[in-house]
Amino acid sequence: MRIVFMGTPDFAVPSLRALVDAGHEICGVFTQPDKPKDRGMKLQQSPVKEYALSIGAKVYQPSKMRDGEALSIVRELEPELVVVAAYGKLLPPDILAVPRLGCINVHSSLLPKYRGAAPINWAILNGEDRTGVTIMYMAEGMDTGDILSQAAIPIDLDEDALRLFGRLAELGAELLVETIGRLEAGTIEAVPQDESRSSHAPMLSRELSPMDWSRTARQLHDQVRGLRPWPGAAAVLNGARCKILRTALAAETTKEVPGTVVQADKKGMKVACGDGGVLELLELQPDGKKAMTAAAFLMGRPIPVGTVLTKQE
RNA sequence: CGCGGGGUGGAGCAGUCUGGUAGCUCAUCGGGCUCAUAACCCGAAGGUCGUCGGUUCAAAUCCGGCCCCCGCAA
Repeated sequence: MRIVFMGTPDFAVPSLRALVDAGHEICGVFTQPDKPKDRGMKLQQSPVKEYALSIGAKVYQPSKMRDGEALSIVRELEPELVVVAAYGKLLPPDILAVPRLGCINVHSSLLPKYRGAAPINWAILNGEDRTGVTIMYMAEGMDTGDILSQAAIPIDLDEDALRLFGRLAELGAELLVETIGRLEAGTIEAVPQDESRSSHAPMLSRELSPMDWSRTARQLHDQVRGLRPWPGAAAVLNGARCKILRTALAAETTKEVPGTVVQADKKGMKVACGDGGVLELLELQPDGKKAMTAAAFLMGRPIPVGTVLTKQE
């Protein structure tokens, strides 16, 4: 099938690759323009662009979808189907109307829950024990289109958003190819979303990073794994701002005030939380340093047991 | 030229401003204590202080070039 693919980050690459492997003709790939990134503000191309170039696909990077230019490109490419996966832009109705089979989207949640930019992270942040991917038609609203297919997977208690990203990207790619097959055969029915059960997963920001020790151990654990790899959960330890990379829920409970360091030795570091639960810090990264175990951190910057951590400014 | 932190035995750090014995915690190895131990005590090994050059009687430390790592910002 002649397909135009639109996507940007790592999450979208497996979907594009799956389409190629399934023998579809990728007549064009849309991705976000190269952006200055990282130290030195060097221009960086998206993972989708990188892959698209490696397979010799035509790449388009319009900065706007509504000025008519994108529309004329899509028309010229004459796709039978447009597939979107984490593209990062909303498509105007005139583009949605071009392909014969419509425009479908790979979304990393079980819609109608977690519409929006960061569904995977928010599923973990909210302590969900399962999530999944949805393939749906695109409508004008944000992730509001009729659902074609879904697949669910459990969220492991110790898995972070980075790993879940990878799993859902593969699951989405698989489901995408299968769904297109049924779409082509006409053996699929689109089901409208139940608006009453919808929820939103807004973009993440660094304001979500500071760890408030009055929250429960579970909430903090979810914060740590849900915010990976960016923006990450953060705490101030011994004067050093640290990203907290990995934690575990300790079996014990405590009566110490939230934020109290109840253990800090070569075996590790544990902190009292709001519900009397204890959160074990496993891996962290001080500003300007590489990631290290909590025990290693304590070698160089010891923290006395009984110290009370406060929420970072 | 976006802003900033950093490269010191295997790990994490101090020492650099105010040049002059290589320091701390841990790990490792040997010995001891103990019913026993990841605990405790005693001892040992292990480092061209990222790299190249400069200044100096003397450089981890001061000056310049280069390489590498990381945080912020986007």
